[in-house]
Amino acid sequence: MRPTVHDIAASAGVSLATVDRVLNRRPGVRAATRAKVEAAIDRLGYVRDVAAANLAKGRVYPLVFILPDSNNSFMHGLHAEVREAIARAAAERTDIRVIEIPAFDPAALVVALDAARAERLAGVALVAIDADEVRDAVARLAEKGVPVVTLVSDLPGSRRDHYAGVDNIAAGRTAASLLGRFLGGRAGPVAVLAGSMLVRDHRERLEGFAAVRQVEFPGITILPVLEGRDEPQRAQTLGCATPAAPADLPALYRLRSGNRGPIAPLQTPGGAAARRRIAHELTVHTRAALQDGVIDAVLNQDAGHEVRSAIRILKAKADGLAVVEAQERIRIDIFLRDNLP
Amino acid sequence: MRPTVHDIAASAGVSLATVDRVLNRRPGVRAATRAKVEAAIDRLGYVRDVAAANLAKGRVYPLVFILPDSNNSFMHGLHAEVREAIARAAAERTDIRVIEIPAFDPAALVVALDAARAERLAGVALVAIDADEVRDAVARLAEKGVPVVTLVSDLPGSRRDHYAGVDNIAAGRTAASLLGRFLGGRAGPVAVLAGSMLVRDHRERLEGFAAVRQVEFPGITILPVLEGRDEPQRAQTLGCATPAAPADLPALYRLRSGNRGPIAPLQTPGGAAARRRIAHELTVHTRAALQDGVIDAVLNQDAGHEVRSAIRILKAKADGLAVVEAQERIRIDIFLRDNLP
DNA sequence: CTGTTAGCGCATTCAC
DNA sequence: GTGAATGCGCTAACAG
Repeated sequence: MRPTVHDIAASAGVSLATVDRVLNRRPGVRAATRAKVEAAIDRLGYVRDVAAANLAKGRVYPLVFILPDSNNSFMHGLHAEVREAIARAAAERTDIRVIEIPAFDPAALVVALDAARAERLAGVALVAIDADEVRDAVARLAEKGVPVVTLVSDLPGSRRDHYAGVDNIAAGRTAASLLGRFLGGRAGPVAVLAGSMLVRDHRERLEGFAAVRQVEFPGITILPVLEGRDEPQRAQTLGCATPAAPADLPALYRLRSGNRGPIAPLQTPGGAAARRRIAHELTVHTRAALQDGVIDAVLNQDAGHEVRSAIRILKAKADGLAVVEAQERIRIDIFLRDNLP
Repeated sequence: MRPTVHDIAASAGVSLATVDRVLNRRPGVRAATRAKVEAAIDRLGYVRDVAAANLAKGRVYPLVFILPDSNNSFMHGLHAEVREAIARAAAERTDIRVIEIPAFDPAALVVALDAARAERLAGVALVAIDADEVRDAVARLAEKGVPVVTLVSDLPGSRRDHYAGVDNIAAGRTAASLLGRFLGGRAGPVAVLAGSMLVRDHRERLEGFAAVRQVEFPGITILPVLEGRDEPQRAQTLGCATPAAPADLPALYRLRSGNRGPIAPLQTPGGAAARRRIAHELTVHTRAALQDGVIDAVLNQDAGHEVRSAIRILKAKADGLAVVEAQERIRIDIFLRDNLP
């Protein structure tokens, strides 16, 4: 049987309350007494039963997720996963609230972060925007002892406790590596379609992509990046690569998640055989395109994993507990037509 | 505040004990009383606090993992992951025991399963061997109400509750798809190196591989499968593809996990540029080969995920609880040099 | 500074 | 058939 607080109280010759005080680093214990208790603790190899502690405390974890209101499939999926987590709230003793803010708006994010600071939260998760004012707001939260996790898009150099998302530079490198090999040494231009270069994750993908291209596939050239933003017409047009791209365009790299309907095949005179396309994020549209052979590969981040991971990390940080590192690594999923989930 | 047993007792006008009886479907309650209680339960939307229940019960989950003593990197990794889980046992209220049995030995597996049946376990996980006697042994366990999960290699048609592993047919298809595209339309033979065709997972991988080759890459031909078994010399030789394979061998598909040292480059006269190699399982050796460009891609199953998933599922089944399906899907990880973890 | 006591939500004797 | 009482491991008043 595992030792309990009673055992260590008896072994140290003190009362339960005193044991509890040193266990929870509360003041009001003489150094000598504290030492006695601590000795007993590791003499017996005591480990606290977190479930019992939470029961006694009536512990709940009030969490806030700050998400952009971006109207794209990936963000929709992310929202859905948070809702799933909210549905599990009772079993997990969490109390999750979502705060939606306008996309690409650092000021709004700062406001939301500062508002969160006014409450007594067990943790905050946010899709970061890469700006110093956001870093400062995160620092203010951290100062108050609130665990902070960035989600999907990171904020390096800030005081966030953890990043629940993929390595976007590696993702870009992977895309280049795949595309280059699929092209099998053929030279030519590749069109790059982005959401906005304001978001860090897209910038990093492009950076990784460009790096590998330069070293391993010098025959391939990158056309000026086309930013789709949230203008459906334009994005669609670019996606089809009809007028904007040269007729011999052999390849397309799509940094952003689709948000505007199905993806049309490359309708270039040269025939479709030589065209290669890689996109990010598995959505109904990219899935369909993959199945139809319109897209060759999709790089994906598992939004469900990201949300569950963020919650686990925030809870663990709130309790000062360790996490299973390997479990929290967000993979760069590569999907071909053949390994679709 | 969530309703508790007290609330539903009060609301139904009965005592705690009676509520507990209907909650745990125990006998000794009149039908009318039971109905009253059940009415109160879903009137108040009661959900049982599993943590509190486990505390009261002093619940622990005695689990058994039956693993082959195969001497290869992947199985070593699997063992290591189970040990990690054992280290977490206290926090997770599990009590995990590993039973090692000779590899490829259905009789030994049956003995282990029947031995497990003699104990009162909360669940059993096994790396299945595809044999009817094993199916029968699993059925006997299931008959006793013990949850059973297959790990890494499945046992279709058996009474196992769940399979914690990848879809190996899809994995084989993915390998063919990748290899075919990497070859970029070039024709030629591909060597296939297997562990043993006795194991279901390797058979399925080959099946998937062959199917995609036939439909999408008819120019590629599959050489007779070379079974490495556990003979180091032979495997090494085949891996190098020196005498056994034709000099113009363009590609290699390695079904099994490496177990015998580094992987040598393809030393064929034609030059290495055109050679393509895909292997299964990320180990120190495949990782090194990937980094050196000796291997192009590695398909991997995350042993840590498989073990953690098996434990979650067994616990959930033991308590009759629901699982987060998406969390338990074991991915076919694709690693290139660029997205190594 | 330290100890006593009463729960948290649930399961389980043992009476009635 | 049903209910009252006790305890799981821990925390939190409240006394001393």
